[in-house]
Amino acid sequence: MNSRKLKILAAVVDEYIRTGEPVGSKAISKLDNINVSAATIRNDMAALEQLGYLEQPHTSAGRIPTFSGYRLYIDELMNPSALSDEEKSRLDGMLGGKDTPEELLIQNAAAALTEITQCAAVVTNSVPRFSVISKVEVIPTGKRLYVILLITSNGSIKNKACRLEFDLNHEQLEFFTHYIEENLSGVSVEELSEEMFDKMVAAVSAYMVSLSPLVMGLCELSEDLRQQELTVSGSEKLLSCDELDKMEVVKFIEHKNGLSDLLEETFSGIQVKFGSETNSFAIGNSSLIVSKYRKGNKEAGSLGIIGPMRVDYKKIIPYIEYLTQKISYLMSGDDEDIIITDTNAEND
Amino acid sequence: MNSRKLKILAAVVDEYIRTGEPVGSKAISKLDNINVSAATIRNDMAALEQLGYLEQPHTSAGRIPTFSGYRLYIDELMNPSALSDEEKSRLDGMLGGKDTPEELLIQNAAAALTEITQCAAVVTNSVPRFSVISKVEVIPTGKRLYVILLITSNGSIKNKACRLEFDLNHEQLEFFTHYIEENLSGVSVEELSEEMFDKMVAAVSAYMVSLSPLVMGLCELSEDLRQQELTVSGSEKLLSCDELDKMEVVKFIEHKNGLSDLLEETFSGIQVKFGSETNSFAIGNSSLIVSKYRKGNKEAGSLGIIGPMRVDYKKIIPYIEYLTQKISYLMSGDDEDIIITDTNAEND
DNA sequence: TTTAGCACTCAAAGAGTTAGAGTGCTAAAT
DNA sequence: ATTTAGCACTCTAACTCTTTGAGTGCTAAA
Repeated sequence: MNSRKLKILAAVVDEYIRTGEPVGSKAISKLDNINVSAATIRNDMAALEQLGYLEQPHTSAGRIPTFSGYRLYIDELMNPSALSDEEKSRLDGMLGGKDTPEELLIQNAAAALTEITQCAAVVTNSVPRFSVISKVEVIPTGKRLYVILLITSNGSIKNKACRLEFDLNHEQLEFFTHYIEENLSGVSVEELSEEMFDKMVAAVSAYMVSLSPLVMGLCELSEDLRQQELTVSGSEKLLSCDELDKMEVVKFIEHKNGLSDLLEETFSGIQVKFGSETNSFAIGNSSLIVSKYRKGNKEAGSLGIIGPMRVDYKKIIPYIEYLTQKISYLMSGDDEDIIITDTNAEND
Repeated sequence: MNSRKLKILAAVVDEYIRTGEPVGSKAISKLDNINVSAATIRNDMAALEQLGYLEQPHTSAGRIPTFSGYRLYIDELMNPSALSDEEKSRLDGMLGGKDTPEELLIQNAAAALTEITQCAAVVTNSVPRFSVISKVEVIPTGKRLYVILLITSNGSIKNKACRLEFDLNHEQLEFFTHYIEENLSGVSVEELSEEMFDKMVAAVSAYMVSLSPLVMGLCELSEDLRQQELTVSGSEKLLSCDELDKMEVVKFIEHKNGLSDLLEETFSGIQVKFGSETNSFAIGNSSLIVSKYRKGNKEAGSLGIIGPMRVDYKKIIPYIEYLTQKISYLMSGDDEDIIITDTNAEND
């Protein structure tokens, strides 16, 4: 495995990414940085195929990269094109500044990625692990009907309506509000557990049995809180990718199962996962490129794209890297309190 | 246009729905309930073609129904197969009972329809036209940070966080809460307008300029409220329908524009619309079958399917009818006030 | 009015051909 | 010991030609 072979592998991957067609020896030999004949390249390509980096769709066709080929290319071979100052300032413009609310920052990043890469953008909105409950409210809204509201330090707002057996009088409501305020305020989202709520149900029932639905409601809300929020935007772009199976894409759009976990288990730095290699998001021939951003010194979420395996890694990876860095920088502002911007809940 | 011709038309449509192939005179003549020769049928078919109910893909092929052919079949000719008791209880099982939350009921209905018909299911979640604002709250949650909460009589809960320039003191908060309570409580969702909020901004600003973000927030929430909630599930099924143009299906999945309006303008009872005939959802050769369900005596939403024009109307229509009836029944409980069940809002 | 018979039409499927891109191998050149 | 030119070979994609058979419309008899 000499350096010329690696160079040829890189060239094949580059060409394949550029054209989408299997790449032949002749095409490679014509490239500027390759100075050997087609025959030599043919020999090397045969060797690369032997090693499992390339494959042929059929005998008389050119070569395309295998998974390992892509992997090697991404890890070692490609040389990412550094962002020009214009590109950087374009991204800066799309992203927003220090005063842009965090959620919007993430949304903007997603929009920028969709726009620039023409792929679907994936963002996770803050890993909730580090946030604490900052407010709990119980609001009477109708006959035996109460809306409970849970707000966390990182800005999540969850609400839920609960119907009780009886209406609460002022004193009872007061009692309950105090009790949960006492028990939940300042508790970190990670600490919340079903056992904890079970204890609360017990304690509250001692005072008044019919309060338990409210606690159960809180318990459900807390489960929602613990779920990472994942947004995929621009997923329609994937439908116009002919190398992706439309069926699989639509299924993915409808239920983005598993992706969240997949992102959770990601390390820091740029990560590339191939759809066909994971069972969590199984769009064949697709590729997920993500990186984590930080808030202060804590991982706060990830952001990246899903596209065909044949995406322009060279170009896209620097974009994602720049965005995560910038976001990390923007989020690590002076303010330590919540920056909330926009939230909705619908229910019938 | 004698009754034999109608019988033949019905038979052609039935056969075409069953097989998906153009139907020839011979195939019809073999059917049990047809006792004339192929030649006779040929003559009648030619006549039906003349009348615009049938057409030939090409000279030497059988006949397929035209739009008018389908229309006549659906309106007059087909005889829907009544649901067996097993089918009914199967549906009941999939749907849920009196204690199933409304939102889940609708979701279940959609899931059942996708499962049974192998088509995409369309459901709208409560036509908001009839609901009124039942509660408005402003909750301080952090430094200059307030969460506003809007609850309607049909159970929608919307919330949003707003950051103000200054913190409000108790008196100011009191004033604002009273003011909006006064102005919004009991107002029907339909009446809410931007002008109305503009006036409120003006009035409130007279008291304290920096309150206006809160009013703007309310305005945004009210816009969300006015949007009908439309869900299309199982749309991947449409991609495996070869009579539908994949491209058009994909476009439809991307933006389900117009469908909402189309459903809005539907009358009561089963409605069948052909994709190619409407410009709002323009999947050629597709068919939309919907019916409205009611809550108490008000229309509360619609539910149905989108499939190829060649769907088994005979079988599917009774299913949709049964589901809407059952849902209407389940939703028209004793309670007249809100039944809210589950609601979340997430935000950072 | 209905039916049998028959000539006619046309799409779909299969067979055969061609063109071209790309390969692997061999033998000569460096 | 590599590298290269040359060449025979392979395989797909596109095209044409032929065949097949389902289905028709028309005519004349029942």
